[in-house]
Amino acid sequence: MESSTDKIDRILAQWRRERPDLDVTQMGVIGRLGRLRNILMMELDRVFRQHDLNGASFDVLATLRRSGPPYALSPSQLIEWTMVTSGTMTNRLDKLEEAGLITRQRNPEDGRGFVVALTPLGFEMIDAAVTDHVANQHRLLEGLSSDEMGQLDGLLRKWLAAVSDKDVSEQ
Amino acid sequence: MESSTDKIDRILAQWRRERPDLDVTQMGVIGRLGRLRNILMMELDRVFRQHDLNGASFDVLATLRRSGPPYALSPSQLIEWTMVTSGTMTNRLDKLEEAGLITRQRNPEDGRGFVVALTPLGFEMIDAAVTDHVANQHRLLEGLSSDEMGQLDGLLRKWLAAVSDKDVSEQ
DNA sequence: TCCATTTATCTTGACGTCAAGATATATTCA
DNA sequence: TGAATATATCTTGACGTCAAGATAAATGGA
Repeated sequence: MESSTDKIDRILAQWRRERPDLDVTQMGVIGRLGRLRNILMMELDRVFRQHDLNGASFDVLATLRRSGPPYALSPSQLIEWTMVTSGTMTNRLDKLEEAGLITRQRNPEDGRGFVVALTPLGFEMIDAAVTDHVANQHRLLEGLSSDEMGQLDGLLRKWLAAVSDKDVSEQ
Repeated sequence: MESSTDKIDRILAQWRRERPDLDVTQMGVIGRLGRLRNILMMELDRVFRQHDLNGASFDVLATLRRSGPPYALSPSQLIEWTMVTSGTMTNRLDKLEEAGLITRQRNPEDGRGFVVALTPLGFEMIDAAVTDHVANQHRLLEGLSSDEMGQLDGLLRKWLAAVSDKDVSEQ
């Protein structure tokens, strides 16, 4: 069970030498989480690209798909689920509409709003992509045992709940 | 020890209803890690902004600071530590040079290269910022006990090592 | 009923990043 | 020594994001 030293350890060692007054234990945890996130992102992107998608378009299509029939939500609902700004969502929807993966129609019940819906092509693409995406996620977690994964999930859940209290944006 | 349901749980519940053929356990872990990273990033940014910095400039200045006297590295070394592209580093250095936080001089020993060094102002700024930054990181991990933090660090370290093997960019 | 306020969405401009390619210098080896 | 290759850095153009503000429609009292 020796843990070999990684780049984060080398960064912490430098800080301990230069700033021995600082306790950088927490920096190690946050640094590893950040680095892991970047690597995971790159690996997930590979599968997205295989389906002519990126993280942004996958995010929107997946939100529509898992909302269930009729696979339609308002831009506001999509903004809420994906946690991006309205400007970002407008941009994402423009691209997806142009690619024929969604339609955007005025909401007959609210003249200010729209209804965004998956096209048959959009449905087909996201359903295929999500299957590969989940398999990819399984692959990326092969290094941990089932127990370890459960432990990790519990710790992340607890941490997330704790920092969400500090953060206003989380509901 | 009840764990209340969060937004990630609601996403997983939707997938289980719409795609019961998929095991989304891993999606939960990766999703929580991503969300956590985004919240942490925002919280760290608040301290950076208090020092007229952002994540990018903090990253470069901190790398120079912790490298020790004479607080000078080549752009290539900075690229290696910060793991960004050369174009990104050029852009970061331009901003920092303009702000008077670093100097960029030709390397007398290699006509292709430069030496990037902290100015006295840059040193002062990063030293103050890093003190507050570390305190901020302590605050963000208050929700976990010392034992839990250690457990989490071990799991992240193991996971990071496992996915780094799949990834070429990590040394 | 009408005005003030709220809500839904889009627009604009700036930012940080990357990939690809340009340029200049250094190194290697025939 | 000279040509081919490698290395260090910068440039360019595109992308996704955000904050701030614009526009239009809905809502809630007076």
